[in-house]
Amino acid sequence: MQARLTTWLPFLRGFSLYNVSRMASTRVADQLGVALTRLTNVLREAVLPPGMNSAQARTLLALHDAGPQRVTDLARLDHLKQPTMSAVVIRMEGLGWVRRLEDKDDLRAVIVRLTPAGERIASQLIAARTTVLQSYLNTLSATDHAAVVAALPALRKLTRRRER
Amino acid sequence: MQARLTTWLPFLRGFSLYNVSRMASTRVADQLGVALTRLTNVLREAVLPPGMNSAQARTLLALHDAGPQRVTDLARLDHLKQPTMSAVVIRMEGLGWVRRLEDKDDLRAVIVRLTPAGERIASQLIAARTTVLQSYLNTLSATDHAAVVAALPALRKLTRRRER
DNA sequence: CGTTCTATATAGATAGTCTATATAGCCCGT
DNA sequence: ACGGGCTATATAGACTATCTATATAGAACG
Repeated sequence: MQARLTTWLPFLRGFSLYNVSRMASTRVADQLGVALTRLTNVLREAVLPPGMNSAQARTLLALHDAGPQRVTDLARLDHLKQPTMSAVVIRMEGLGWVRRLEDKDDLRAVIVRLTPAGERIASQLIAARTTVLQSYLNTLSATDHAAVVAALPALRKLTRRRER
Repeated sequence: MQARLTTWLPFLRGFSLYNVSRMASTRVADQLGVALTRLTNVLREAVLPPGMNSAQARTLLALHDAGPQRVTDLARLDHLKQPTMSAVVIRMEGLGWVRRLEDKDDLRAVIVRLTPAGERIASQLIAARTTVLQSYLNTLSATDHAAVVAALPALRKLTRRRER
């Protein structure tokens, strides 16, 4: 209940805010986790076309964002094992979403690249996600909307790749 | 590129901000979508114990949050079909995470309730999610951290249940 | 060259998911 | 109160996803 103080604090007060908010960061992380989980649940089924599963969607988006890649790299990105990603990719090739190309520099490897159809579907996924979120954002008051806008840079930094 | 202006705007300036940010809300929704997707990817495998899949995790959390429920209601919450949720619940009963109890008022129905072991695992899931998010939040500057804190109420409102 | 490492594919097992259907209990009108 | 229709769950069968273990082929390096 003391932790709940965090959300009452005025915005941007320098080091005292820094210290207090860090002390209460368990509560912040917890609330952020709840919100993320709920938003994800909303998006998952609202955005996926029938017949597409989330592993396929993540792979499409990874190829769309980061360009052609090896099977092993896709597997690592998606936290799947290599044989699983092999199967996913072979299946997606059968659906016409990707092509599997040989790597001239390393004949063991397979480069997976989106086909034009795959690009189109990836774009539609992103557009659907944006549309759903937009409709949710539009229900917010101007103040709440502005708070989300103000947090976007921080949320983006939160998801920066980091080394381990 | 004009839309990119949104993130440069000072925080809380009344109606002019309201109008501008609404005009650019596609960009806001898009960026929010990217951030959500990336955070979700980070959380998915960092939080799930090996051997637990995300359907099980969502069901555990639903029971933890909303208490004992019927199979059909769980299926609807999770966007799964009833036979699928039946199988998930039966399997979770075998793992000792839930019990299936008869509903005295409706003998067709089955009430699914977490066991103490199930409660413990749900709590661990939430704690893991919080720990991971906290470690990410701790990498932010005080300003960015405060922006996330300030956006929490809005993010919570975004995920309120709504009628359709 | 030969050994070892790496990238992918295949095999086999288990579990998740769907549609269609069966079974049992509820609800309601006459 | 009884018969028809609705609802909650389970079962069956098919397909897919996922894993581990292993095979195959190429790379890397002494």
